[in-house]
Amino acid sequence: MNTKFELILGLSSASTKIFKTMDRCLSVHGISFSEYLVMHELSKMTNQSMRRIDLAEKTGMSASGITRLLNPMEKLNLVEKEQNARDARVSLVKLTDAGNELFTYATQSVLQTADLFLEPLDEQNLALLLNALTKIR
Amino acid sequence: MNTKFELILGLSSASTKIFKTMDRCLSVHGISFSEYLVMHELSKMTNQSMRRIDLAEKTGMSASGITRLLNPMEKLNLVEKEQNARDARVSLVKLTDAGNELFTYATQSVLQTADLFLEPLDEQNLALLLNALTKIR
DNA sequence: GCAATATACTTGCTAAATCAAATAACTAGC
DNA sequence: GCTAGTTATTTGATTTAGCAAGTATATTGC
Repeated sequence: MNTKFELILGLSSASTKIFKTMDRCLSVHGISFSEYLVMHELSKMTNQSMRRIDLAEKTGMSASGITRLLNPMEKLNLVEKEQNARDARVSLVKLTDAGNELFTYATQSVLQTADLFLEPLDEQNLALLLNALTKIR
Repeated sequence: MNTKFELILGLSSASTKIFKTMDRCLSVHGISFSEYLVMHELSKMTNQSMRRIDLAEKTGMSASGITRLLNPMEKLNLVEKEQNARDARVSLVKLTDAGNELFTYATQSVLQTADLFLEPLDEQNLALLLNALTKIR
């Protein structure tokens, strides 16, 4: 059959599995994979803070989705709000120390699970796959 | 950084985009990508019918998710229920003629969109990617 | 400097999917 | 052939997401 067609179906099925597996592996830390992805974006920033709208853009979620996802995380003290001096509309999100610590442990679990999940692929295949993925926008 | 880690994040981000793009492309046919995937599974069967639980297993959805997804499709006469003579618990799902027709048109849209989405990849990359994906269970 | 427009975020409503429990029907062991 | 356990499906309650509308603040054009 058509390679591209199968590829699309394959990608969607693979990522369904990834989300499930990661959610399960992260549940011991009390967070979901979506929450992990948000923390990951924050952790990449030098000051570990970011505008909500950029977070939405980076993760592919909607602005309201980000608001609702962050609310409980804020109550758990994983992230905190910061004002932007230049623009009062903006409320920056920042990883707290607790958030950072949890993120570190969570990342270990994610790495372990990623290892297991991608075990069937050798180094060469991994590199090819990653290279191919980065080409897709 | 860790290749496997980046690969997992890349796959999840790619498939988020795939789902959104496909949902948009299929909306002109009045179905979602999930519904398309269900029809695709049905279309692969020689008699185009299948138990709901196998449909759940194949698509990675829950049994209740399948029930709820199929209800409106049944009302639209895209699928129909069939009894299983051997086992009264089972209610088989079957593509109707209308369902089949819609699936054919929908597939054209999916193919077109898949083409566009995977345009940056050459034949060789496509084959490698597909090969790598089939190795992941 | 102020009206019109654009941007960042939140909130109400809705849709889609899940889990757990309920129901109904089958299968095995005795 | 009956009891206990398993399997297929549906339903109730909940979660997670989105869109559209609302609010507050910034920016632009004049």
